[in-house]
Amino acid sequence: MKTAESPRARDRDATESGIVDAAKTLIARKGYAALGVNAVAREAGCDKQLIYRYFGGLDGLIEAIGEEAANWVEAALAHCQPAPGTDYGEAVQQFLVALLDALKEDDLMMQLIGWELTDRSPAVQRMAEVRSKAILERVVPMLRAARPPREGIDAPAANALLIGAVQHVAMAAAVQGGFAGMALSSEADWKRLKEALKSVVSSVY
Amino acid sequence: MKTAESPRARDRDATESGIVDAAKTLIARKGYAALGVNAVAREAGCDKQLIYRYFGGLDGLIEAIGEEAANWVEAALAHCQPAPGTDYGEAVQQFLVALLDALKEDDLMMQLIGWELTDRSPAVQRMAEVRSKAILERVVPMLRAARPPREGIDAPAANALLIGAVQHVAMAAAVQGGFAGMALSSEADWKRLKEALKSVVSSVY
DNA sequence: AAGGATTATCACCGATCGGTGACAAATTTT
DNA sequence: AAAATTTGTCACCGATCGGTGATAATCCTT
Repeated sequence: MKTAESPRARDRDATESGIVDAAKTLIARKGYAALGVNAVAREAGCDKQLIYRYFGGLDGLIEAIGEEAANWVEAALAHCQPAPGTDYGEAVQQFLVALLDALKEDDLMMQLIGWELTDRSPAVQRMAEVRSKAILERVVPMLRAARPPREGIDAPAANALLIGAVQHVAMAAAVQGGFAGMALSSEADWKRLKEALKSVVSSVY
Repeated sequence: MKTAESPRARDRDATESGIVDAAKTLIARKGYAALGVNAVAREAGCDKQLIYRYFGGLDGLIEAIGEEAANWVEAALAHCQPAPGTDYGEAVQQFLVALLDALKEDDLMMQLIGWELTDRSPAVQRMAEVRSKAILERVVPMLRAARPPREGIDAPAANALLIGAVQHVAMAAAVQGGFAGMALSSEADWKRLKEALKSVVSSVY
């Protein structure tokens, strides 16, 4: 016979990460608009009071998610370590392709990026800063170690454009199956896009 | 003495456009998450019942907004008509700069783009399609009239990337004041970005 | 074993949400 | 002028929202 509904494993760490996971699941599946104390508690299978107790409310929970998003960057770019002295354009290529590959499989990260782009609330913008800094701290040294780019090109500005291009296209593909008239569903489509991306990068640098 | 609170001007057209304007204002100011029948009616100063009566609910209202967004494209790109036979890269440059200029001043359009990138609901995705088609129908003929690009470059794919770059950077700048470590607030910043954009385009084509 | 702190749950609050039916006033049609 | 239609308002519904105090159960310290 069934033991009468045990209230819950009495494990704060597990509960906390359960709450964070629930929030991430909700965002990935339904977008940030679906994020609320009630919905998170329901998804996590615990009482919403715990969200206030352990995170101080939604803002604290968002902060926790932001930290995990910063860690994600490390994992996503782990296999992207061009040898020092690599051609600049080639280093940028590798980075952008790694970013694209990691992003396009990760609904959560794409939703977070979209969130950061449309919500001016302080908690979200702090998250954006943390994530952005994590990327830069990973990429800048890598590019500094590469051979410097040709003169006459504003590398920081061009890189901002290229990162934006990758993020935007990945997001549009996930939600609309394509972007600007270009289908992005089959593997062949993605291969084609990556070729174009590499081609763009190599002609820029 | 004051005439007792006249209920409202009895003008359906004016009321309808008042509702649409209220919705646009809300989205531009607070993002799509703030869009609801109650909030729109409050902002429009009318009863929410009229939203159901005239638009059939929020979805119909979203559709109406989408149509206006499609018209926006025309206005935004009106002054962008490169002469037939123009260099392909130059035509793309002009288009992208026009798009960037129009976007970065328009909170509503940026919010709509962000919305389309994060919300999979049918109403929003229909809006995305309408807007996307409006852009393509404006741009494709223009580029066809230009001198064809160099061989060996996948123009549709590259253009998708470039459009994504412009949209993404414009949105990030509006909400975060910069992107990928590059500040985007002063006019000088924008000029620098545009130069980089032109430089990228001209080296691609 | 006793006492205090921690963890989890429950019950409840006022506010707001999306949605609907009934009604008043004005306009158009007959 | 009477009837019918259109336009706008109001009152109300159940559901859900964010947020809080009180209480029960478990664990840790002593």
